[in-house]
Parts: sequence; structure tokens; C-alpha cells
Amino acid sequence: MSDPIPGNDTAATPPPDAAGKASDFIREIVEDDLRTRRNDGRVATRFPPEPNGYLHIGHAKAICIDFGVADQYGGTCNLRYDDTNPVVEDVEYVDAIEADIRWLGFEWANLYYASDYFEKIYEFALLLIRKGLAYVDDLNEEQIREYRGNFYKKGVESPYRDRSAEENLDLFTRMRAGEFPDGSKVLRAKVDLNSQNMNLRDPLLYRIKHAHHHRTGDTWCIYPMYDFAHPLSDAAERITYSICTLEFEAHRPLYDWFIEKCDAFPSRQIEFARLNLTYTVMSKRKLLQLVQQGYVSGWDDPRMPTLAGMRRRGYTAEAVRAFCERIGVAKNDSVVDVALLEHAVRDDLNRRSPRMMAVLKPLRLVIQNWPEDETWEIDAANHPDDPSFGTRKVPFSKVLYIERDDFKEEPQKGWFRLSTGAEVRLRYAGLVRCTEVVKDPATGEVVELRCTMDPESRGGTSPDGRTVRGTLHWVSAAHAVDAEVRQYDRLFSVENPNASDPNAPVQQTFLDFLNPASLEVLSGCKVEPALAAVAPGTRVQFERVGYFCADSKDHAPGHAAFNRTVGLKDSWAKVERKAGGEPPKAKGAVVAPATAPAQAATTVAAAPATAVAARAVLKALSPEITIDDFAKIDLRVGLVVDAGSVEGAKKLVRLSVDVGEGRPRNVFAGIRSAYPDPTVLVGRRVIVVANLKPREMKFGTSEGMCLAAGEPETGLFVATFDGEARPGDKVT
RNA sequence: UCUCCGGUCGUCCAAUGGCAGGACACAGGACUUUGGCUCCUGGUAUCGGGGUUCGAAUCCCUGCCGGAGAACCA
Repeated sequence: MSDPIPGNDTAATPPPDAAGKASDFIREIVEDDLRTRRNDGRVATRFPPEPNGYLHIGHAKAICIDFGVADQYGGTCNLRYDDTNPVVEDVEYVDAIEADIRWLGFEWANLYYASDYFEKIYEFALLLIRKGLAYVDDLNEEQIREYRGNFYKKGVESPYRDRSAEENLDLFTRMRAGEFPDGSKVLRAKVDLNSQNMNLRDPLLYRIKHAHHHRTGDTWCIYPMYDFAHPLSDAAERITYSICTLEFEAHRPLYDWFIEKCDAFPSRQIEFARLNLTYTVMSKRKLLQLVQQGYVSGWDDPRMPTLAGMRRRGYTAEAVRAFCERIGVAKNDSVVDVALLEHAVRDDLNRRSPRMMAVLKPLRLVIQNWPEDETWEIDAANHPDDPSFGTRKVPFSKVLYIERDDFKEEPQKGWFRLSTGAEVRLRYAGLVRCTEVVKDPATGEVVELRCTMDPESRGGTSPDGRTVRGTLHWVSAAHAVDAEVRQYDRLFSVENPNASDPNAPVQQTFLDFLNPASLEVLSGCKVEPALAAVAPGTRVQFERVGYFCADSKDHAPGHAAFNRTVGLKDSWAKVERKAGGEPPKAKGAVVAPATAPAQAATTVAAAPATAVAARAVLKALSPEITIDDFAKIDLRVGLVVDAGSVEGAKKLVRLSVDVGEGRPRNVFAGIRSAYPDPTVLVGRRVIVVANLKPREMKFGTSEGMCLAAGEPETGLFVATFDGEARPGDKVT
């Protein structure tokens, strides 16, 4: 169990009655059934993705459960595409899904499509009609909703509920034959209109969709609903455990109802809590939005939680599987700390990555007592703890590059890297002491360090046994190869990007929490020759920096490109943080141009404007964000011409604001607590952020934001003012 | 307001009427030619109130909190 090597655990089938200690409640159920021979000792599961998106880390959890349970008990797991809704599905995703599952190290016993069973499912529908358990309903969508009632109101029977079996048979056959337009009729099951469980209030079985299906083409114009198709598909494959996520819990009674009434194979549905991760969004809709609107470069952008993205970032399948094991399986809604994922990948990569040296932000260092033209080929170990990784040659010469961050003119307490007069070890090479600092006379910037090397210390230790605590990585300038390094960080800057702040002046979306520093592209990095020569996809530890992999798309001879998978743990950063009393993580930090010699990062407060600018800039696809971008925010005087509350949204106020455009803008603001009667704002002047992309909201489109401020107790007040400023005037 | 599901360290998962344990995170220390790895140490939890019991995280009652539920989505 602790050894998640793909395929390694499939051969060993424990005897069904070997009462192993089940590791979670699902395996407990399976082991109970195995003991009682419930399915003749057979275990069959399935993984049922809908082909309308890429697989993400949440799917990985499901895959590990579905395939893992089958493997562990000598059973089988099928891959079955849940393709019952032709309008949202796309073949593009099918290949990607299969590649991702295989990458994780699983192989399906059979590959099916729910659409393979359309004919069978249709037969079951006829059976239910004959049994008087299904009827064709002519009510339209809205009427059905109306008749169905709600949590507090019982359902009312449709006037078509008592059609005879003959009439239903005739109508349903003609539905299939294409005699009726979309939406004109549906087939419904006759279950229980009084149930508190809405799923049982005569659920839909079939709807008419004259749509082309990616597999069945135009054969069908009626398509079964998930609730009907799923149990019957499971039955067709004689699935013993239909494992799914918690939101299907309320569907289980219906699942069982169909099995009973159709006399189908009784698969058992078991629900577990889906995976949530801090600093991550997992919904397909949101991931699709990030891709389609260009906030990321694609489904395989290394910042995406998709398996394709994680793979490109350098994650290993073993790390993902180890993570899935660590998080466990339960029914509690939970949010897993992304640090656990990061730990899993560090843990795996530490064992399996060769070490190499790369300098990300180079600073010249000259060894003054080293001969001008002498190159020393050092044999360096590729792994400090595992000799089987072997050694490589690393060239050393008079002029080197070290990391700019490894030198400080005025070191603070505890600093044991380089500073004026200090001695450090150059990894594998020897001990050097800094004797001189060369600065650019114009800017004062440090441009070069001059050092002397202790000739006795070749290799790294000195015969007198003195301790030198600092060890730096370096690259020989004459031999260095230039590389591009993409430093990836969390895509979102808040733990929960799904939750908007109720006090925010305008309702926020997850896009407002995008981390503007999620990608920092460094060019002109210096790497040792052996590193530039690795194949795309190769994973390496840059000593003292982090785990990186050569990009699978962009890394090529003549253009070295590496992605940071995850940084090394950095206990010095912790010390600095504590000393500085700074917050744990610089949030909303603005990234200086990557090529700039000094890092002129500016930190700004996490105000809405920041998020907006961050969005705009990310959208522009530039990794380089400057303070200038914030100057682009367009503030205008607005005159409130109408104001009112918003039906169904306690915190929102709808404002109609004249900003001198001939047509007033619609603006929603979460300021209701401060303005129980929003009409007091009519006639007031406010400050509007005018150059925002209109935001689609549940209640309408918001075409701007109003500047506001306030205390938690009082709620947010809109900044208003009187005077002669005209609507549309620029505010500076 | 109704129904269902859930509530254990900061986070995730165990303990299935009998010593509340592990991992991550955090804090301290040892070691170190990566401020990495490894090792040692530490703190921190049973949602509240009643009840049953020799004994309750576990069973019962009740309150509170969180999630899900009224798509011709899955």
C-alpha cells in the first residue's frame, strides 16, 4: 500500500476472506461482502467520466478508488464514458482522458460508452411503460417545474399522468421516430410526487433532443437522463460497486428504484466526499473558463489542477497516487491543504531526481587566485543519498555565476551565505572568501564579486577541519548555457477562491482571486552544460532551489526551458519572515519584469482594484506586471439616477449610474447592510471604476464598481460627494 | 421554513462501547559539502447540553454548525 508503483499491486490478489484491515469505509463494505459471498466474491467497479472536460486531481482521487478497489480485491474496473447528453460532449476529451488514466498507472478491463446501451435502455423504458410506471408528459419545462412543487409544497399530478400504457407506448415510439420537436414531450417515471426527495417526484427518463451524438450520430433524437441510464449501464456491466461522489446521495433511492422495477442487476451505489484543495478551483465550468478566457495557456498549463497540467509541471503519477492515499476516503466535506500535495511530490522527487546546478538570477563571481585559462572538470555526485545515480562532470573556471540572493552586503544574524569578507563553500569545488564587491557607479548595484579560493580546500573541505556552514551552487560562466525558467506558484492567492467576501463592494468571483504572481518567467538563467542537454520531460532537482522539469513542449536543443514543479522547503525564508514580522506569504505581490536585474517587487493591499488589475494583466498573457498597469484603472464620476434592492440577494443593491455615456450603467454592489433603503443614494455622486469588463451575475450584468469603504460593524458605505463634478469626469 | 447527509488536533484521515492515534502543517533540537534529506522532541482535538452504561468520540434525546436537494446537466 505504501508502494504505489503502477501495475505492481495488481497481480497480488489477496484471498477474499483474508480479513485485511480495510483502510476506508468503502473497502470495509467490499470486505464484508466478500466475507458473505454477496456477489460470489466478485468485485467490479467503473469509472464514468463525462467526455466534456479534462481530468483533474479530483478525478484522480476517484480513479484511485475505482481502480484501486478493483485491483486490491482481484476485481475489474471498466472505463465508461457517460455520454447521454450529446450537446455538451466532445470527442476531443476522450483521448486526453484515456492518456491521463494510463499515465496514473491504471488500465481498464473494458472500455464502454453509455451510448452503447441506448437500445437496451430504451427497452427498459418500454418495460416501465407497460408496467404502468412511466408516462409521456406533454407539459413544458416550466410547467413540469411548477407541478413538481418544492421543498415545502407537494407535487401535483400532471394531467397526462394517467394515460394508458397503449397510448404511452404509441407516443414514446413516435418520440423516438422523430415526430415531435425538442421539448414538446418527455418520458417520466411514476414514482412519488409527495416525496421530500425531489428526485422521486416523477423524474424525467427521456427528453427529445434532435442533436448529433458523437458516437451514435443521428440514430437517436431522444436521449436518456443520467438517473435512468446510470443504474442500467451499471447493470449491463454487472458492476458490483457504483462508487460516486456525495452529491449523488439523494439519487440513490431512485437508482435503487430503477434496479428494482427493471429487475436489473443490483449494483450498490456508494458515495464519498469529493476532493477539495486549498488555493484551487476544481469545477469543470471554472477550469473551462480559465482556459477559454485565456487566464491560463490551456488545459495543460502547469498551474492547472488538471492531470495534464500537473504532468507538464513535473508531477509524477506516483506522487499523485501517494497523495490520494494520504488524504483517505470518507464522507465528510473537507478541504485538503495543498501543502499535502506539495509534500507528496517533494517526497517522491527527492528520491528519484538527479541533482544539477542552475543559477536563476546570476551574479558574477571571479576567483582571483585561479589561473585565467584553467578549467577543472569536477566529478559531482548526481544524488547525495543514492550512489546508483552516478556522477557527472561539472566544469569549474575562474569566472562563475552564483545566485544573486546568496550575497548580502549587510548580512543579518544567522546569515551564512556570502557577504563581504565571509567564507563559503562552492558546492563540490572548494572554499572561497569574498574580498571585494564591484558596483555599478551609476546605480550602486552590485555587479561582481571578487573572491580568493583556499587552495587546500579543493573538493570542499579544508585540512584544518574548520566548519563553513554556507554552501552555494554555481555555474562556470564560460561553460554556462542560457535557459528560460518558469517559476510557477499557486494559481490563486486565497485559500478558498470559491468564496467571495460578503463585505466586498461588488460580488466577487473566483477570477478576482487569481494570483498575479502565479507565473514568473526568468530568462537568462545560467545552467550547467549537462542540464541543458536533458530530454524534454526530464525531472531534476536544481540544487538548493527546487524540483524542475524540462518542458515537454518548449524545451529543445538551443532553447532550454524548465518548469518549477515545486520549490525546496526553505527554512531560511522562515527565519527571515519571522525576523521581519512579515505575513507568511506575500500575497498580491506584483512581479517585476523578470529580466530586471534587481527585484523591485511592490506589494499592494488586496483591494478589489488589485484583483481587477491582476485579472486584466493576466488576461493580457504577460508574465510581466508593472506598477503602470495599476494606473490604467479608469475612475469616473457617476450620478446615481436609480437605486433599488435586488430580489433574492440580501446583500446586493442595484444602482443605475450615469457616467456621461448617454445610457446609465447597471452596477451591483454588496452594500445593502449600510443602505437598507437604497433610494437614499439617488442623486448622489459616486466614483465608478469604468473600464471593467461587464460581469455576468445571477441577477443581471454589472457594468462597473463603485468605490466604497467601511468598518465591519457598519458595513460598506459608498464614497459619495456633492458638488459640480459632471457625470463622466475623470477622477484622479 | 422542509428532507437527507455530515461534525475528532490548524488540515486530512483513524479509533466500530475499553489508553483518542497517524500524516501534513507548526514549534524546538541533532545531523549536514543542498538552510534539502534524515532523525529526535513538543504543543494542539472528540460542536454544546442532557441521558444510558462500570466505562461514551462511538448508543439515545435535544440544540447548534456545515454540506446537499426544487436542470429536458452529470
